[in-house]
Amino acid sequence: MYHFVTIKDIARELNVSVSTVSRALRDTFDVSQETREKVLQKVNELGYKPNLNARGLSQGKTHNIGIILPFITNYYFSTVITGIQNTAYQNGYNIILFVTNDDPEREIAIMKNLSISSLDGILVSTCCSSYEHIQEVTSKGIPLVFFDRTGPLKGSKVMQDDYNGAYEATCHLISQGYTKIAHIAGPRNQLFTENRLVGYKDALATHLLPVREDWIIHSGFSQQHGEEDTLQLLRLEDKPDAIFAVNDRKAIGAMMALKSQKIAIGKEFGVIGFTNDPVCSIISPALSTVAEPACEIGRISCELLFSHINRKHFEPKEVVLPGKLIIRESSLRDQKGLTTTSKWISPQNMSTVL
Amino acid sequence: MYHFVTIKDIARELNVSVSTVSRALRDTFDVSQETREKVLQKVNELGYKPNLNARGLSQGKTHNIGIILPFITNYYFSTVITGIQNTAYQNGYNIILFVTNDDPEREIAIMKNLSISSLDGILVSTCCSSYEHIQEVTSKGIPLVFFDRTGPLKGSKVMQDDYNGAYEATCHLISQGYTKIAHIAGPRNQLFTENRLVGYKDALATHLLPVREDWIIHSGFSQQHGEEDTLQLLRLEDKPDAIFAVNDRKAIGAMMALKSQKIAIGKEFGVIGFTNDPVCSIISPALSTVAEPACEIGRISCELLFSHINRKHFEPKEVVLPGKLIIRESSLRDQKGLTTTSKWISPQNMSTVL
DNA sequence: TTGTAGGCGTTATCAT
DNA sequence: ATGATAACGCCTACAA
Repeated sequence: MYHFVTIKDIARELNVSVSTVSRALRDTFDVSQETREKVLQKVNELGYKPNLNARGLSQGKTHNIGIILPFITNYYFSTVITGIQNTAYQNGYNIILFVTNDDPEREIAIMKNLSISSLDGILVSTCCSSYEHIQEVTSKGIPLVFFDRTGPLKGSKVMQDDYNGAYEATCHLISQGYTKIAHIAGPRNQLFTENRLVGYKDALATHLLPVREDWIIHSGFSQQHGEEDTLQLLRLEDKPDAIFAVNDRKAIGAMMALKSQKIAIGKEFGVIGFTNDPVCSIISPALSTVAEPACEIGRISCELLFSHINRKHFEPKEVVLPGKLIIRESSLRDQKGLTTTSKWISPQNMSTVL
Repeated sequence: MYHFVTIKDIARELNVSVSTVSRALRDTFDVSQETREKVLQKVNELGYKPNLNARGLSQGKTHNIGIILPFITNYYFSTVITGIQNTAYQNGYNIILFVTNDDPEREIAIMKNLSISSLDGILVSTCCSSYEHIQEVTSKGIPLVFFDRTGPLKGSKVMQDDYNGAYEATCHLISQGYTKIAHIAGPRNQLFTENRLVGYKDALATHLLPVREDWIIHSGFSQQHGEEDTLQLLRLEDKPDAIFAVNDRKAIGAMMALKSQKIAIGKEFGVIGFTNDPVCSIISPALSTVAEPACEIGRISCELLFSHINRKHFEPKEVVLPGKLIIRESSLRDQKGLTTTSKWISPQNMSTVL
């Protein structure tokens, strides 16, 4: 279609061989200062840009990594990608983005069609509950790191401490005097959802509170789902007096439902979420939550992937990053004179909060 | 490092030539049914995946497009990417993502180092106010489409109707009886910021309201900036009674500032933003705004890029998509009995609203 | 220090 | 219908 300048062009113009140009370009030590300068000058003059595909072909390294994830339109994932992107950029890697729209079939289709030979490694947050399509890829030996939504497959994984985050969130609600705590969870078959559920249950058990199955609702991750789940809870004869939501979006849905029923959030009814989406401090009352280290998760996943890529043998590693309980108005009883912009942090988590 | 199955392997195992395998794989009509089936079976058996780099090299088409944009961590851009991604996926293209962090130097560095020969086309939302680095790329003939943040360079562009959106937003405030309308704008030198500013000014002029320079503040795009700008406005002797913000984040910052000063939003003081971030209907009072067709912008930019890629000669095209005024509580005077979840839409824009 | 030749995985152009 | 062979742009022995 159109012609890009190649090392051949440069070689021809300079009356040298392509290998000389290639060497000059890569700063190998066996080129004369003189030729190197001539080459570099021509490169500028003609606007030469290396063809990474060709380079990848000949070296067996593409300097591309793939990211496969459910969504990018939420705070958590877009922040993770930002973390990945920064690390990749610093290491001279490009990112190829695959969005599954949280559709298992699409994830499988994407991985089936994946040209793994044009990727040096893959980062995956899966929306599937079966893993053959992933195993098929890893079995070829290509480095792969799971983040956030992991699975039972062995391999490197980077995630937040879902269990302890959920445990602490629930304990916090209990400490505020709420005794009838419900959980609006994500879909079943997702490991991190399961971990948060277990953390919630264990916290109740620790405090000798009963675990009631009708106070646990599984549905999707959206605000809409949170709203519906909450309305369902409020229709029960024996209503809960607090909700721990699997994420902030569902927690916000819960708050919307509570507001529509004129229930005083924070006083009559406690709400806490998970993620620390910036919207938490925009909504009124401000939403308590467990902050996830999204950017860190991106960075560490990417670094781990590079370790895999660069070492011959690299043992799979699992990294679990702690969350931070962030207490705001939605779960604080006996609050006095709070304004919307106020932000409370529990003493033990005073350090770095977004 | 590790060996991926190639057509050579398949050819060897089947005792046919590589060209036969290549043909069978591409469903050309000059292969026997029999060989095709044998090949397809081997492909499954060995788990062959084509190497897109190699294919790209030989065809001169990589099936990769690059996206260069300032951020992905906001509603607008992440939604645009989703639109792009869907279109690209349907057309068998992969997306390579470059995030500039709104840093002109980084954008320039990225474009300087871009391996354009391994890209079939580029989508750009620039954060720069000079354009040599872009011109250098387009001068090579590679298809490029600007979206959202465009520039004076000729070429294809896809953007929302910033001027009319701003004009309508301002007119709406005026229609609600606000007469002292300020504008908290983005940084200077950004075309879309400028368009919104002019729309605002023209609306004032149309209604014979004075344009006061001390009621126009230029700063960044963040909530923080919106908060600071607003506090600055509130310190003026002659305070405004309404704000049109260049985007929703700044509008939300404005609301935070107003709340901290105990000013009744919607009654005493009107606020309207631009984007229609979902947070608009989460914040209380709900924020009026101009909805941008983010997903559409992504889809259309991508389609336009493909037209460029596929046709020999394709004339640059500029597409301007209309926004929709969405009226909520933050700009509605004399509201009665509104609840937080309510959503008002002006009659003339009743059609499709998020 | 420089040049030559072969190869990376694939497609395309000829032959056969 | 199938097989050689060259080519895509680059790198890397090996040779000079």
